[in-house]
Amino acid sequence: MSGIKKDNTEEKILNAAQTVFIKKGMDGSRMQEIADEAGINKALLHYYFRTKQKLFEAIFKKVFKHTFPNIGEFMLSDLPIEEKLATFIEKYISLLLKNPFFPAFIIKEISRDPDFLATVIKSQGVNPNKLFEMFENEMEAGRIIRMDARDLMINILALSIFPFVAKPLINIMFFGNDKKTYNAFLKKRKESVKEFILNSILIR
Amino acid sequence: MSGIKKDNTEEKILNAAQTVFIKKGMDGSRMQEIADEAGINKALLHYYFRTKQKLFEAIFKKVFKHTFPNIGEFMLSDLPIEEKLATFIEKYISLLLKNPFFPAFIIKEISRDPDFLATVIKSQGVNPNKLFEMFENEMEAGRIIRMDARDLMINILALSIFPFVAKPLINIMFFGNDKKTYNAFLKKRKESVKEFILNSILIR
DNA sequence: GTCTATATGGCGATAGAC
DNA sequence: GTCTATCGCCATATAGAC
Repeated sequence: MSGIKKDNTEEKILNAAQTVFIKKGMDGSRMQEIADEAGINKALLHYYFRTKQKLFEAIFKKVFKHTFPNIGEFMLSDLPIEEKLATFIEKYISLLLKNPFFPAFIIKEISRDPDFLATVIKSQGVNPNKLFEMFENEMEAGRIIRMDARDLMINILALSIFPFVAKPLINIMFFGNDKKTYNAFLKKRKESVKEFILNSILIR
Repeated sequence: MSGIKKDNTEEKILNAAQTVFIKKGMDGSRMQEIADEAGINKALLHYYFRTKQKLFEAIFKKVFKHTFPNIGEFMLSDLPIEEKLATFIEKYISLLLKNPFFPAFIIKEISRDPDFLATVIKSQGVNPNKLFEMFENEMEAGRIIRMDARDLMINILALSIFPFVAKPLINIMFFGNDKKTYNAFLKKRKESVKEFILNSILIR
């Protein structure tokens, strides 16, 4: 989120919409609630964004970019593979700890409107092929075990994201609904996920 | 319910409600749509289930039981740990392959009504403590590496469930939106997830 | 740009005939 | 049990004053 405080109405609306949409999703949110959260009235929402759908799409794109940031930069760098993975997992889980509700929000909405999802992904310019090539080179060089690169990438994402996606469920089942304990646990996971993955794939 | 001369209207409603609720969630579903799907009229829905909320709860409980079945039976058996894990992962991913939309449905709704979620979990009699004890015994015996048993359990669930939860996203990003390819990939994952986990934790 | 008031349609739920 | 008709409310969106 931007640290700069802009007092203009559009930004107040965007912040309010993000708060409400993330909590209740597109279908569960009400324009009145967003207006209240922003401290304005409903008509003004429509003045700025015309429809609920357009307002929602603005929020979705913004949140999507945060939840799936561009990881190409250092994942395609010259660092050794264990450092690349360690850095990515640490940075990524830290990012999710700052925005713990982003993943569930994205998951909630991706099945609602697949066409829109496809548009967003394309506008992001996501191209995982280079990532797969990088993994395959590491396998070829005998530094990690041979496996489907897509499996590996999905495993990394799953281990990082799932605990946030299933947060309320896991919190009740495994942590007696104590949020502080669960948050401490998630912080520790930065280490444990890294070890779990490297244990599995690294050839030493 | 009454076993033999089953009035099948109730069943038609439940099937229709499951279809619609799983696709659109509680907020996105309309009673009219469920009635159409069941080939009856709205009034009859209310005659059988009184409110949308009650109908939804019936579906949620049913789907929840399928998505998180009782795994205590053979996970607490006398089999060696690698067989327990292998069997669980294989059975669980097979189950999800038969019901690929169940996980996303559960995830979508768990944050909407946490109190109801807590009720459902309690009514399931879920008690993971014995599972954690089992894992800790295996660590004590030196058969698997030492780690937080909750991390291990979450990792197993994450690797199995996440590819189904994020299905539309992964399908577009990694598989060119070709559903057949992705389904074949998910079948293979039964093996690859098993290997990934055992590689990581097994002491040989 | 921002407000109040209102149009317009849709939804969950019920009444009441059969 | 099943239907048609309708109620009462609430949601998105717009009109129009300031």
